[in-house]
Amino acid sequence: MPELPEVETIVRELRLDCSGKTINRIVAYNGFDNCAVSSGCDFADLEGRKILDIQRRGKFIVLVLENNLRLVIHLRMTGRVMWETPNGREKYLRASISFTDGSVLYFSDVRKFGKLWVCSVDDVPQVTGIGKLGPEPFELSLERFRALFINRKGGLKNVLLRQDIVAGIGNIYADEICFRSGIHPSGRLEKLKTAEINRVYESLIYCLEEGIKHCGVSVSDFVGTKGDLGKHQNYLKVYGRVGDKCYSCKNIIQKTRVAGRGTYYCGECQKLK
DNA sequence: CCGGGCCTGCGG
DNA sequence: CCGCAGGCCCGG
Repeated sequence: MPELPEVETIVRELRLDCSGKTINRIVAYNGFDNCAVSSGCDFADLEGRKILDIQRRGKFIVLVLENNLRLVIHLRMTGRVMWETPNGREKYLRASISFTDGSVLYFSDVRKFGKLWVCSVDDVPQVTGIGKLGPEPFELSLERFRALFINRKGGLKNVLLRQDIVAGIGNIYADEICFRSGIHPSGRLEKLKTAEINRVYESLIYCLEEGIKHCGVSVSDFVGTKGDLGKHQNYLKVYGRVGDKCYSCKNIIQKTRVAGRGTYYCGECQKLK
């Protein structure tokens, strides 16, 4: 389940390997129809266009092309962007982008939640939903974060998962942020003190930065563009650790359901408020 | 704020 | 065979 650090890992790899390449052709496979092409645009419009830059917005990958065109990718749960399709996974191939130098970038997805969009730069916010995203965590000052979180009602994890408040956090990092903050995932925002909100901000930045530093979490499906695994699963404090001892207090990590998702926490370090 | 839908693989 | 995995969207 790619979240901000996993998507950032992909984007950094593509920026090194993909910038300057010229698209030859884009092909959809296996009845893949989860492509949204805005009116006046076509896959064929991308042919012959050079890739000028690769950007990330929340969990979206944005390929910046000539002629103000954009190819936007969201991996959702199991989407992958890779230079090779591993043997046995051909049936999950959804699209390919071939370049004039002969290289091919593949989009594969076991489930069919992942999505591609083709549109002009002006249509990106509306067509892809990027326009509904809240600020990027790394462009968010403490002051602005406090303005977003202070006087807001709701459970901490619920709010962290909302892409329209802060972009890029998913289930794994939400649990890790709650743990580092020392707050129960269901802890009410309206009961947090100033120091605790500050702690959430610090934890948010820290957990995402660490995830990027370790090239993402590979617990289920995530791999980089060359098939390499992330390493951050080895550094998680609570996610996936039900029944194991808390590294901080030695009590047993609990699992429950919050916001409809599996939620891991330490009942000792994260008291409910 | 919750739950169902979109999908498929996997483990109990 | 059923429930879980959890990205986002939508309706209630």
